Amino acid sequence: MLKDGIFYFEYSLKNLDDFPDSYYTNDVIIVDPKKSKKFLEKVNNLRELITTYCCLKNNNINNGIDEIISKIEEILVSVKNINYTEFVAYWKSLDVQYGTFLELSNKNNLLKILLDKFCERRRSLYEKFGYTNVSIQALYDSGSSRSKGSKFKSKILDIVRNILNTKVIFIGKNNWKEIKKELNIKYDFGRNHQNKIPDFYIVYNNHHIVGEAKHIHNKGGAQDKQVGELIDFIKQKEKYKNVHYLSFIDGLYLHHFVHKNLSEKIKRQKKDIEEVLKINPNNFFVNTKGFIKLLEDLKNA
DNA sequence: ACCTGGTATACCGTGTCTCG
DNA sequence: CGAGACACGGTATACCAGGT
Repeated sequence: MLKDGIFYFEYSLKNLDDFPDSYYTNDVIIVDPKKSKKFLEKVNNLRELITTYCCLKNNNINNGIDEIISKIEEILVSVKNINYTEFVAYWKSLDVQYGTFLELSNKNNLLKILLDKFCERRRSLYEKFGYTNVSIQALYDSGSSRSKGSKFKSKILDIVRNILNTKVIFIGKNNWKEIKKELNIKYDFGRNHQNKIPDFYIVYNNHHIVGEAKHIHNKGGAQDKQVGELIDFIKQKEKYKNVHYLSFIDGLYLHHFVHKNLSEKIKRQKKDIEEVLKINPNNFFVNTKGFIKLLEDLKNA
C-alpha cells in the first residue's frame, strides 16, 4: 500500500544511507607503467623541455628557445590528462586555469610568463625532491569527484529493475516534451529554474513518478542551493493524483538532519520539506532506503 | 585582537547531451 | 561526428555575527 510522502521522508531519516557507496567509486589509474606508456613518455618529455627552457633562460641563450616553447605548447594542448602535471597545477597559484589557457588563440605570451615563473619559483625546489608520477595520480584522484555526475544512473537502474522489474526512462531534451505532453502536466519548476528538466521517469501500475536526483555529502553554499532545488521540485502540484514528483537525495547530506543540534539552515530545510509534503502528499523526498521502501510499497499496492 | 561556525558566491574540470 | 551547452559535486574564499 502506497503511503503519503511524509512517511517516506521520515523513513529515510530513520534509515540513513550506508557510506561509502560503491556505485560512486571512480578508481582509475592514469600512470600505469604498462598501459599509460605513451602518456608517461609525454610527461617526461614535457619535464625535459621545461628543464631545457629554464637552462637556456638562465644563461641568456635565445637560440632555439621558440622551438622549445612550441613543443611545450603542443604537448599541453594535445595530451589528455596533462593538466595533472606539476607544471599545470602551479598555474592555479598564478590565477591561470588550464581551461582558460586552452581557449586562448595566442597561447605563446602567457606560456612564456608561466614558464618563467615556474623556473623561478618551483623548478629547483622540485628537483631537490625529485619528480615523481605519484603527484600526477594524486592530483587526478583529488579531483575524481568531478566524474561522479552520471554515476547515479546505474544505481537507480539497478534498484528499479530489482524491485519493479521495469525500465527507468532518463530524461533528456528529446523525450521530455513527449512525456510532459502525455502526462498533461504544467511542470512549474522549469519556469522558475531556467527550463531545467527532470532526471528520470518511472511508470508502474498507472503511477507516474517524475524524479530529480542529487548526490550530496557536505554542507556549503552550493550544496544548500542544490537541496533548495530538490525542495522546490516537490512544491509542484498537478491535477492528476497519480503523477508524483520525487526528489532523491543521495549521499551523506541527510545525516545532517538527525544531529542532536540542528543548524538553523538544516532546521529550515527540514521544516520546509515536511510542510511541502503535507500540502502535496503525493510527492516524495527520499534517500536510497526510502526510495527502495517506496518502490516495494508500490509493487505491493 | 583573534577564533569559530554559518552562509553565500564564484569557480573548477568532467561527462553527457544536443544540434547542426 | 564534432563543437558547444549544460549539469554535476566539490572547493576556495569573502563576509558576518557572536564569543573569548
